[in-house]
Amino acid sequence: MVDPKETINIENVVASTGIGQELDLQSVAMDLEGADYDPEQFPGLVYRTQEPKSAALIFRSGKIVCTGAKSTDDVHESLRIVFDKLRDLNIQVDDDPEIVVQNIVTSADLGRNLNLNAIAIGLGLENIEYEPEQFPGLVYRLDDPDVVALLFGSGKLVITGGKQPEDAEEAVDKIVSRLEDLGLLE
Amino acid sequence: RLRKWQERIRTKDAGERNLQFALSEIDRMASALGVPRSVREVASVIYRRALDEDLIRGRSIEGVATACLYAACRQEDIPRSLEEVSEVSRVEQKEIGRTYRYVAQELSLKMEPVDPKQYVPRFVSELELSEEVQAKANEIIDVTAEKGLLSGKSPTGYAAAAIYAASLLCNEKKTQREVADVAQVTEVTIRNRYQEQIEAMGIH
DNA sequence: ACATTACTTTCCAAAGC
DNA sequence: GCTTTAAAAAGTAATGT
Repeated sequence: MVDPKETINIENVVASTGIGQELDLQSVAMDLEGADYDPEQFPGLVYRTQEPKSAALIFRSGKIVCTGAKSTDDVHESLRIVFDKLRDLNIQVDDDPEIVVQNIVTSADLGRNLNLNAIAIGLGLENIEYEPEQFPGLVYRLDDPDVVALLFGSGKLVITGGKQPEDAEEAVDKIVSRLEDLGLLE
Repeated sequence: RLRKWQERIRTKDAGERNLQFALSEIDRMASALGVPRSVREVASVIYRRALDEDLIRGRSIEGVATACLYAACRQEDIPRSLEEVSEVSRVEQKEIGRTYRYVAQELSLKMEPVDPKQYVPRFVSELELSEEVQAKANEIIDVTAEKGLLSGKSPTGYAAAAIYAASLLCNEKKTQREVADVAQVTEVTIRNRYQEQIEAMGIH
Protein backbone atom coordinates (compact mmCIF):
# COMPACT_ATOMS: atom_id res chain seq x y z
CA MET A 1 0.00 0.00 0.00
CA VAL A 2 1.21 3.46 -0.86
CA ASP A 3 2.33 5.58 2.06
CA PRO A 4 -0.30 8.31 2.37
CA LYS A 5 2.52 10.76 3.07
CA GLU A 6 3.64 10.31 -0.53
CA THR A 7 0.29 11.64 -1.72
CA ILE A 8 0.63 14.95 0.11
CA ASN A 9 0.38 17.95 -2.19
CA ILE A 10 0.69 21.57 -1.21
CA GLU A 11 -2.29 23.46 -2.62
CA ASN A 12 -1.88 26.90 -1.14
CA VAL A 13 0.63 28.85 0.91
CA VAL A 14 -0.21 32.08 2.73
CA ALA A 15 2.59 34.39 3.84
CA SER A 16 2.98 37.90 5.19
CA THR A 17 5.74 40.44 4.84
CA GLY A 18 6.33 44.19 4.67
CA ILE A 19 8.41 46.63 2.62
CA GLY A 20 9.21 48.80 5.64
CA GLN A 21 7.60 51.84 4.02
CA GLU A 22 4.14 53.40 4.06
CA LEU A 23 2.30 53.48 0.77
CA ASP A 24 -0.13 55.74 -1.04
CA LEU A 25 -2.36 52.99 -2.39
CA GLN A 26 -4.31 55.43 -4.55
CA SER A 27 -1.24 56.26 -6.61
CA VAL A 28 0.00 52.67 -6.60
CA ALA A 29 -3.38 51.65 -8.00
CA MET A 30 -2.99 54.24 -10.77
CA ASP A 31 0.53 53.18 -11.78
CA LEU A 32 0.41 49.44 -11.25
CA GLU A 33 -1.41 47.73 -14.09
CA GLY A 34 -3.78 45.00 -13.07
CA ALA A 35 -4.17 46.36 -9.56
CA ASP A 36 -7.60 46.20 -7.95
CA TYR A 37 -8.21 48.76 -5.25
CA ASP A 38 -11.57 49.53 -3.69
CA PRO A 39 -10.98 50.98 -0.21
CA GLU A 40 -14.71 51.12 0.46
CA GLN A 41 -14.88 47.38 0.13
CA PHE A 42 -11.50 46.35 1.53
CA PRO A 43 -8.48 48.36 2.75
CA GLY A 44 -5.98 46.28 0.79
CA LEU A 45 -4.96 46.62 -2.85
CA VAL A 46 -5.08 43.35 -4.80
CA TYR A 47 -2.28 42.52 -7.19
CA ARG A 48 -2.04 39.20 -9.01
CA THR A 49 1.17 37.61 -10.31
CA GLN A 50 0.96 35.20 -13.27
CA GLU A 51 4.05 33.03 -12.78
CA PRO A 52 4.01 31.80 -10.15
CA LYS A 53 0.28 32.39 -9.85
CA SER A 54 -0.67 34.19 -6.67
CA ALA A 55 -2.57 37.13 -5.26
CA ALA A 56 -0.94 39.78 -3.11
CA LEU A 57 -2.83 42.08 -0.77
CA ILE A 58 -0.90 45.32 -0.35
CA PHE A 59 -1.75 47.61 2.55
CA ARG A 60 -1.23 51.29 3.32
CA SER A 61 1.17 50.32 6.11
CA GLY A 62 3.44 48.63 3.61
CA LYS A 63 2.54 45.19 4.90
CA ILE A 64 1.77 42.56 2.28
CA VAL A 65 -0.08 39.23 2.34
CA CYS A 66 0.51 36.72 -0.43
CA THR A 67 -1.87 33.82 -1.09
CA GLY A 68 -2.38 31.17 -3.73
CA ALA A 69 1.20 29.97 -4.20
CA LYS A 70 1.77 26.25 -4.57
CA SER A 71 5.00 26.11 -2.54
CA THR A 72 7.07 28.14 -0.12
CA ASP A 73 9.54 28.79 -2.94
CA ASP A 74 6.71 30.14 -5.08
CA VAL A 75 5.63 32.50 -2.30
CA HIS A 76 9.14 33.93 -2.18
CA GLU A 77 9.26 34.20 -5.96
CA SER A 78 5.85 35.87 -6.13
CA LEU A 79 6.77 38.38 -3.46
CA ARG A 80 10.09 39.08 -5.19
CA ILE A 81 8.07 40.04 -8.26
CA VAL A 82 5.80 42.27 -6.17
CA PHE A 83 8.80 43.97 -4.54
CA ASP A 84 10.37 44.65 -7.96
CA LYS A 85 7.09 46.03 -9.34
CA LEU A 86 6.96 48.46 -6.43
CA ARG A 87 10.60 49.42 -6.97
CA ASP A 88 9.74 50.15 -10.62
CA LEU A 89 7.30 52.71 -9.24
CA ASN A 90 10.20 54.38 -7.39
CA ILE A 91 9.02 53.06 -4.06
CA GLN A 92 11.67 52.19 -1.50
CA VAL A 93 11.57 48.52 -0.58
CA ASP A 94 13.80 46.94 2.07
CA ASP A 95 16.58 44.74 0.68
CA ASP A 96 15.18 41.38 1.60
CA PRO A 97 12.11 41.77 3.79
CA GLU A 98 11.33 38.95 6.19
CA ILE A 99 8.68 36.64 4.79
CA VAL A 100 6.64 34.65 7.30
CA VAL A 101 4.61 31.65 6.16
CA GLN A 102 1.31 31.84 8.02
CA ASN A 103 -0.64 28.92 6.65
CA ILE A 104 -0.11 25.94 4.37
CA VAL A 105 -3.04 24.07 2.84
CA THR A 106 -2.38 20.51 1.68
CA SER A 107 -4.41 17.68 0.24
CA ALA A 108 -3.66 13.96 0.58
CA ASP A 109 -5.22 10.55 0.03
CA LEU A 110 -5.45 7.72 2.55
CA GLY A 111 -6.21 5.35 -0.32
CA ARG A 112 -9.25 3.86 1.36
CA ASN A 113 -12.86 4.79 1.82
CA LEU A 114 -13.75 6.08 5.24
CA ASN A 115 -16.85 5.46 7.33
CA LEU A 116 -17.20 8.99 8.68
CA ASN A 117 -20.09 7.99 10.93
CA ALA A 118 -17.94 5.39 12.66
CA ILE A 119 -15.00 7.79 12.91
CA ALA A 120 -17.15 10.54 14.41
CA ILE A 121 -18.41 8.19 17.10
CA GLY A 122 -15.18 6.25 17.47
CA LEU A 123 -12.96 9.27 17.99
CA GLY A 124 -15.19 10.33 20.83
CA LEU A 125 -16.89 13.40 19.39
CA GLU A 126 -14.31 15.54 21.20
CA ASN A 127 -12.12 17.21 18.62
CA ILE A 128 -14.52 16.20 15.92
CA GLU A 129 -17.27 17.92 14.06
CA TYR A 130 -19.23 15.96 11.48
CA GLU A 131 -22.41 17.54 10.16
CA PRO A 132 -23.11 16.08 6.72
CA GLU A 133 -26.22 18.22 6.45
CA GLN A 134 -23.93 21.24 6.39
CA PHE A 135 -20.69 19.95 4.90
CA PRO A 136 -19.60 16.48 3.64
CA GLY A 137 -16.23 16.58 5.40
CA LEU A 138 -15.46 15.54 8.96
CA VAL A 139 -13.53 18.28 10.78
CA TYR A 140 -10.72 16.93 12.94
CA ARG A 141 -8.69 19.36 15.05
CA LEU A 142 -5.25 18.14 16.12
CA ASP A 143 -3.21 19.60 18.96
CA ASP A 144 0.22 18.51 17.77
CA PRO A 145 0.80 19.55 15.10
CA ASP A 146 -1.70 22.37 15.54
CA VAL A 147 -3.66 21.86 12.32
CA VAL A 148 -7.17 21.10 11.18
CA ALA A 149 -7.93 18.17 8.93
CA LEU A 150 -11.01 17.67 6.79
CA LEU A 151 -11.64 13.98 6.15
CA PHE A 152 -13.88 12.79 3.33
CA GLY A 153 -15.68 9.55 2.60
CA SER A 154 -13.38 8.90 -0.35
CA GLY A 155 -10.37 8.79 1.94
CA LYS A 156 -9.07 12.08 0.61
CA LEU A 157 -8.31 14.81 3.10
CA VAL A 158 -7.30 18.45 3.42
CA ILE A 159 -4.92 19.69 6.09
CA THR A 160 -4.78 23.37 6.87
CA GLY A 161 -3.40 25.65 9.54
CA GLY A 162 0.16 24.37 9.36
CA LYS A 163 3.20 26.65 9.20
CA GLN A 164 5.63 24.13 7.77
CA PRO A 165 5.24 21.40 5.14
CA GLU A 166 6.30 18.88 7.82
CA ASP A 167 3.18 19.68 9.83
CA ALA A 168 1.04 18.00 7.18
CA GLU A 169 3.24 14.89 7.19
CA GLU A 170 3.04 14.58 10.96
CA ALA A 171 -0.70 15.12 10.82
CA VAL A 172 -1.20 12.39 8.22
CA ASP A 173 0.89 9.97 10.28
CA LYS A 174 -1.11 10.67 13.42
CA ILE A 175 -4.43 10.42 11.66
CA VAL A 176 -3.49 7.12 10.03
CA SER A 177 -2.25 5.59 13.28
CA ARG A 178 -5.31 6.76 15.22
CA LEU A 179 -7.66 5.32 12.63
CA GLU A 180 -5.68 2.09 12.55
CA ASP A 181 -5.75 1.82 16.34
CA LEU A 182 -9.50 2.09 16.26
CA GLY A 183 -9.75 -0.30 13.37
CA LEU A 184 -11.49 2.36 11.31
CA LEU A 185 -9.16 2.23 8.33
CA GLU A 186 -10.50 -0.21 5.72
CA ARG B 1 -24.87 52.50 46.31
CA LEU B 2 -28.57 52.86 45.68
CA ARG B 3 -27.72 53.24 42.01
CA LYS B 4 -25.74 50.01 41.91
CA TRP B 5 -28.58 48.22 43.63
CA GLN B 6 -31.08 49.53 41.12
CA GLU B 7 -28.77 48.57 38.30
CA ARG B 8 -28.53 45.03 39.59
CA ILE B 9 -32.29 44.80 39.71
CA ARG B 10 -32.47 46.22 36.22
CA THR B 11 -29.97 43.73 34.77
CA LYS B 12 -31.60 40.92 36.66
CA ASP B 13 -34.97 41.93 35.25
CA ALA B 14 -33.51 42.26 31.78
CA GLY B 15 -31.98 38.83 32.09
CA GLU B 16 -35.27 37.38 33.21
CA ARG B 17 -37.08 39.04 30.37
CA ASN B 18 -34.53 37.73 27.87
CA LEU B 19 -34.86 34.22 29.25
CA GLN B 20 -38.63 34.43 29.09
CA PHE B 21 -38.41 35.66 25.52
CA ALA B 22 -36.08 32.81 24.54
CA LEU B 23 -38.29 30.19 26.15
CA SER B 24 -41.43 31.59 24.55
CA GLU B 25 -39.68 31.58 21.19
CA ILE B 26 -38.66 27.96 21.66
CA ASP B 27 -42.27 27.20 22.51
CA ARG B 28 -43.61 29.05 19.48
CA MET B 29 -41.16 27.39 17.07
CA ALA B 30 -41.70 23.95 18.58
CA SER B 31 -45.45 24.34 18.12
CA ALA B 32 -44.99 25.44 14.54
CA LEU B 33 -42.81 22.38 13.92
CA GLY B 34 -45.31 20.14 15.63
CA VAL B 35 -42.83 18.48 17.95
CA PRO B 36 -43.86 17.06 21.36
CA ARG B 37 -43.55 18.92 24.64
CA SER B 38 -40.55 16.82 25.67
CA VAL B 39 -38.52 18.40 22.89
CA ARG B 40 -39.30 21.92 24.14
CA GLU B 41 -38.20 20.89 27.60
CA VAL B 42 -34.92 19.50 26.31
CA ALA B 43 -34.39 22.64 24.24
CA SER B 44 -35.07 24.81 27.30
CA VAL B 45 -32.54 22.88 29.36
CA ILE B 46 -29.90 23.28 26.64
CA TYR B 47 -30.67 27.00 26.38
CA ARG B 48 -30.28 27.51 30.14
CA ARG B 49 -26.95 25.69 30.02
CA ALA B 50 -25.83 27.90 27.14
CA LEU B 51 -26.87 30.90 29.20
CA ASP B 52 -24.94 29.65 32.25
CA GLU B 53 -21.85 29.07 30.11
CA ASP B 54 -22.16 32.57 28.69
CA LEU B 55 -22.47 31.36 25.11
CA ILE B 56 -24.98 34.00 24.11
CA ARG B 57 -22.53 36.90 24.05
CA GLY B 58 -22.12 38.22 20.54
CA ARG B 59 -25.02 36.14 19.28
CA SER B 60 -28.73 36.75 19.02
CA ILE B 61 -31.05 35.20 21.57
CA GLU B 62 -33.21 33.94 18.72
CA GLY B 63 -30.27 32.30 17.02
CA VAL B 64 -29.21 30.42 20.14
CA ALA B 65 -32.82 29.50 20.95
CA THR B 66 -33.32 28.09 17.44
CA ALA B 67 -30.02 26.19 17.56
CA CYS B 68 -31.04 24.66 20.91
CA LEU B 69 -34.35 23.55 19.46
CA TYR B 70 -32.59 22.00 16.45
CA ALA B 71 -30.25 20.11 18.80
CA ALA B 72 -33.15 19.03 21.03
CA CYS B 73 -35.06 17.57 18.07
CA ARG B 74 -32.01 15.49 17.19
CA GLN B 75 -31.44 14.36 20.77
CA GLU B 76 -35.05 13.22 20.95
CA ASP B 77 -34.65 11.31 17.68
CA ILE B 78 -37.20 13.37 15.80
CA PRO B 79 -34.84 15.55 13.76
CA ARG B 80 -35.99 18.55 11.72
CA SER B 81 -33.64 19.72 9.00
CA LEU B 82 -31.96 23.12 9.33
CA GLU B 83 -34.18 24.26 6.48
CA GLU B 84 -37.33 23.20 8.30
CA VAL B 85 -36.21 24.88 11.50
CA SER B 86 -35.23 28.05 9.67
CA GLU B 87 -38.75 28.29 8.25
CA VAL B 88 -40.21 28.85 11.72
CA SER B 89 -37.33 31.06 12.89
CA ARG B 90 -36.43 34.56 11.84
CA VAL B 91 -32.77 33.57 11.89
CA GLU B 92 -31.27 32.47 8.60
CA GLN B 93 -30.31 28.83 8.08
CA LYS B 94 -26.58 29.43 7.85
CA GLU B 95 -26.52 31.25 11.18
CA ILE B 96 -28.58 28.52 12.87
CA GLY B 97 -26.12 25.90 11.65
CA ARG B 98 -23.12 27.86 12.86
CA THR B 99 -24.67 28.58 16.23
CA TYR B 100 -25.70 24.95 16.65
CA ARG B 101 -22.14 23.76 16.02
CA TYR B 102 -20.80 26.31 18.47
CA VAL B 103 -23.28 25.42 21.22
CA ALA B 104 -22.83 21.67 20.67
CA GLN B 105 -19.05 22.03 20.87
CA GLU B 106 -19.01 24.32 23.93
CA LEU B 107 -21.55 22.30 25.90
CA SER B 108 -19.97 19.02 24.76
CA LEU B 109 -23.36 17.81 23.59
CA LYS B 110 -22.68 14.33 22.33
CA MET B 111 -24.50 14.80 19.07
CA GLU B 112 -24.39 11.75 16.89
CA PRO B 113 -24.87 12.14 13.14
CA VAL B 114 -28.53 12.04 12.15
CA ASP B 115 -29.70 8.61 11.02
CA PRO B 116 -31.62 9.00 7.74
CA LYS B 117 -34.13 6.42 9.01
CA GLN B 118 -35.35 8.99 11.52
CA TYR B 119 -36.85 10.99 8.67
CA VAL B 120 -38.58 8.04 7.06
CA PRO B 121 -41.82 7.77 9.11
CA ARG B 122 -42.63 11.45 8.72
CA PHE B 123 -41.84 11.64 5.00
CA VAL B 124 -43.67 8.38 4.29
CA SER B 125 -46.69 9.68 6.17
CA GLU B 126 -46.71 12.99 4.30
CA LEU B 127 -46.54 11.07 1.04
CA GLU B 128 -49.33 8.73 2.20
CA LEU B 129 -47.26 5.65 1.49
CA SER B 130 -47.72 2.25 3.11
CA GLU B 131 -45.83 0.63 5.97
CA GLU B 132 -44.44 -1.76 3.41
CA VAL B 133 -42.71 1.14 1.66
CA GLN B 134 -41.49 2.42 5.01
CA ALA B 135 -39.97 -0.95 5.90
CA LYS B 136 -38.37 -1.24 2.46
CA ALA B 137 -36.90 2.26 2.68
CA ASN B 138 -35.45 1.45 6.10
CA GLU B 139 -33.93 -1.71 4.71
CA ILE B 140 -32.36 0.16 1.81
CA ILE B 141 -30.87 2.70 4.20
CA ASP B 142 -29.43 0.03 6.50
CA VAL B 143 -27.97 -2.10 3.74
CA THR B 144 -26.43 0.75 1.73
CA ALA B 145 -25.15 2.64 4.78
CA GLU B 146 -23.47 -0.59 5.89
CA LYS B 147 -21.64 -0.62 2.56
CA GLY B 148 -20.31 2.86 3.25
CA LEU B 149 -22.55 4.90 0.97
CA LEU B 150 -23.73 7.25 3.70
CA SER B 151 -20.41 9.00 4.41
CA GLY B 152 -20.69 12.72 3.69
CA LYS B 153 -24.25 12.58 2.40
CA SER B 154 -27.07 14.66 3.80
CA PRO B 155 -29.54 12.56 5.82
CA THR B 156 -32.64 14.10 4.21
CA GLY B 157 -31.46 13.44 0.66
CA TYR B 158 -30.44 9.92 1.60
CA ALA B 159 -33.81 9.17 3.19
CA ALA B 160 -35.64 10.74 0.24
CA ALA B 161 -33.83 8.56 -2.29
CA ALA B 162 -34.52 5.41 -0.27
CA ILE B 163 -38.22 6.26 -0.05
CA TYR B 164 -38.35 6.96 -3.77
CA ALA B 165 -36.68 3.63 -4.51
CA ALA B 166 -38.95 1.79 -2.07
CA SER B 167 -42.06 3.35 -3.59
CA LEU B 168 -41.00 1.99 -6.99
CA LEU B 169 -40.22 -1.48 -5.62
CA CYS B 170 -43.57 -1.66 -3.84
CA ASN B 171 -45.57 -0.46 -6.83
CA GLU B 172 -46.68 2.68 -5.04
CA LYS B 173 -44.68 5.04 -7.20
CA LYS B 174 -44.23 8.64 -6.20
CA THR B 175 -42.42 10.98 -8.56
CA GLN B 176 -38.98 12.34 -7.71
CA ARG B 177 -40.60 15.76 -7.50
CA GLU B 178 -43.17 14.64 -4.92
CA VAL B 179 -40.54 13.05 -2.70
CA ALA B 180 -38.16 15.97 -3.24
CA ASP B 181 -40.83 18.40 -2.07
CA VAL B 182 -41.54 16.72 1.26
CA ALA B 183 -37.84 16.17 1.98
CA GLN B 184 -36.93 19.63 0.72
CA VAL B 185 -34.10 18.48 -1.49
CA THR B 186 -33.73 18.69 -5.27
CA GLU B 187 -34.64 16.00 -7.77
CA VAL B 188 -31.00 15.89 -8.77
CA THR B 189 -30.00 14.82 -5.27
CA ILE B 190 -32.64 12.08 -5.21
CA ARG B 191 -31.51 10.88 -8.62
CA ASN B 192 -27.87 10.69 -7.58
CA ARG B 193 -28.48 8.95 -4.25
CA TYR B 194 -31.07 6.63 -5.83
CA GLN B 195 -28.62 5.41 -8.47
CA GLU B 196 -25.97 4.59 -5.86
CA GLN B 197 -28.41 2.87 -3.54
CA ILE B 198 -29.97 0.73 -6.26
CA GLU B 199 -26.52 -0.24 -7.45
CA ALA B 200 -25.39 -1.19 -3.94
CA MET B 201 -28.59 -3.16 -3.32
CA GLY B 202 -27.91 -5.15 -6.46
CA ILE B 203 -31.40 -4.48 -7.73
CA HIS B 204 -30.07 -3.88 -11.23
C1' DA C 1 -31.36 14.47 -18.30
C1' DC C 2 -27.14 16.65 -18.49
C1' DA C 3 -23.54 20.42 -17.79
C1' DT C 4 -21.78 24.57 -15.70
C1' DT C 5 -21.30 27.66 -12.11
C1' DA C 6 -21.48 28.59 -7.36
C1' DC C 7 -21.93 27.99 -2.68
C1' DT C 8 -21.00 25.10 1.95
C1' DT C 9 -16.30 23.86 5.50
C1' DT C 10 -11.27 24.47 7.31
C1' DC C 11 -6.81 27.95 7.82
C1' DC C 12 -4.19 32.61 8.00
C1' DA C 13 -2.44 37.42 7.59
C1' DA C 14 -3.48 42.28 6.59
C1' DA C 15 -6.58 47.49 8.17
C1' DG C 16 -10.73 49.30 9.31
C1' DC C 17 -15.45 49.43 10.46
C1' DG D 1 -17.91 39.98 14.10
C1' DC D 2 -17.36 41.55 8.95
C1' DT D 3 -14.98 42.86 4.66
C1' DT D 4 -10.79 40.23 0.63
C1' DT D 5 -7.40 36.70 -1.22
C1' DA D 6 -6.19 31.63 -2.35
C1' DA D 7 -6.70 26.48 -2.45
C1' DA D 8 -8.36 21.53 -1.89
C1' DA D 9 -11.92 18.12 -0.60
C1' DA D 10 -17.37 16.32 -1.98
C1' DG D 11 -22.22 17.35 -1.62
C1' DT D 12 -25.94 20.15 -2.82
C1' DA D 13 -28.28 23.77 -5.37
C1' DA D 14 -29.51 27.04 -9.04
C1' DT D 15 -29.49 27.87 -13.76
C1' DG D 16 -28.95 26.79 -18.51
C1' DT D 17 -29.31 23.76 -22.66
